[in-house]
Amino acid sequence: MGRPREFDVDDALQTAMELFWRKGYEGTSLTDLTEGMGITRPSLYGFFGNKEELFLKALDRYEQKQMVFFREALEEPKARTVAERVLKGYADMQTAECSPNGCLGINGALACSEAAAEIQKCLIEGRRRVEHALAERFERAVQEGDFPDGCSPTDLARYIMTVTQGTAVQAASGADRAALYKVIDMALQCWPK
Amino acid sequence: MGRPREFDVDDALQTAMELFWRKGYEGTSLTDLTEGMGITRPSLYGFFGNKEELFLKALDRYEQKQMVFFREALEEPKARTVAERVLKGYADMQTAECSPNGCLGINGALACSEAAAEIQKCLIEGRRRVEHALAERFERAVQEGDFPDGCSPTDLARYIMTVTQGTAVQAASGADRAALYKVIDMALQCWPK
DNA sequence: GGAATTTTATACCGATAAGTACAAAATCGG
DNA sequence: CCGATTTTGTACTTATCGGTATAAAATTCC
Repeated sequence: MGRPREFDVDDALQTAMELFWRKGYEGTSLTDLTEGMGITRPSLYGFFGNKEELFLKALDRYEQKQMVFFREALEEPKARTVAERVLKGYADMQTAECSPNGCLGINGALACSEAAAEIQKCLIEGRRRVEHALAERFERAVQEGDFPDGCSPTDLARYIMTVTQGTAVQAASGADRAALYKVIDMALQCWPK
Repeated sequence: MGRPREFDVDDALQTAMELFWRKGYEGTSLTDLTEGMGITRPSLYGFFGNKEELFLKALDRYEQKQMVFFREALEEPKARTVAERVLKGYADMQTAECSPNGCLGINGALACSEAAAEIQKCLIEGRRRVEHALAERFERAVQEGDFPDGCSPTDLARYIMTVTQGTAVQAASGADRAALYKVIDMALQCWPK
């Protein structure tokens, strides 16, 4: 019933996600969004709420669609392979040709005005959650005797996440996948034998 | 001659630097700047040019004052100590209590609108210059027989910079110095013996 | 005590930001 | 064909953005 929608909600959200990913939350204007998504302002507000809600929906999509590799990586049987797949999976995503460089979870709002403080908080919380999930996976590895002696799972998880965040900055600066892979190979050499 | 200035140019620039550092280029408004610096808008334009020029002056100050540790680190006799001092020096700066968390060179404009593209370019170039300086120092180490065999100086420099950029994201997210030091200790374990 | 000079304060500019009111357009069930 | 419903297009609102015109205030030289 009613006039039929003239755009695809999923496509529009995908475009919004890519815009926020490339330009950050504050760097993306409603005009950028409506022009990119091919919809009018009232449609945007009607279907996605305000700018902040749209960003959170875009972030949710990012976690659902782009972060699949992370959940898959956690299922690897060996902790060392988990780490490698997490690092390379992030590098792949950060340098994929079909999407913006870097990481939405960092590009979105690393430093910002008070107006975006809530978004910034959500992104920090998101990164914390990812790090925590990796730490829990490593704790499981400890139980399974699949973890280097004298090494803290939480510390190693933070180290891995720090490297991925570093590669996110590198990717946002134009580094290509091969360069990130070399970094990752070096990062993994510190894995205690 | 003329009416005497009622503010200290150096103090004002310091404040501007800290504001940009904490809120990024686009997240810092002229009102933030004038209120923080304690000067009026015409004074800001008269002494520092427009917002973009002010940012570049603040960035210059950052490189002169905050990055002293980097130039000192390069003078260490052993490459491995250079790397350690670079990593720890960055971590110290990113978590100093008297200044914003993270790094101006990254917080300033990692992702932004087209309006800030020039600033973004300058920051990317700055990071590239730092990485290049470190790579050159490592190349010198190769000449001096002070570098692990089969290890590329440029690759290792990029690895070290990637870790510092990762710690910058961690610091901007609230990580404390002790946490970053643990990360750095792990990062340095990959240094080939 | 002026004249010249520099900094200050006030008040403004056009452009753009996010967000909305409202009616025309396009569908549905009857 | 007609009312009910939903989406669209246009035009608007208020607030803030970066930037500036202008004149008063405070100094030095003469």
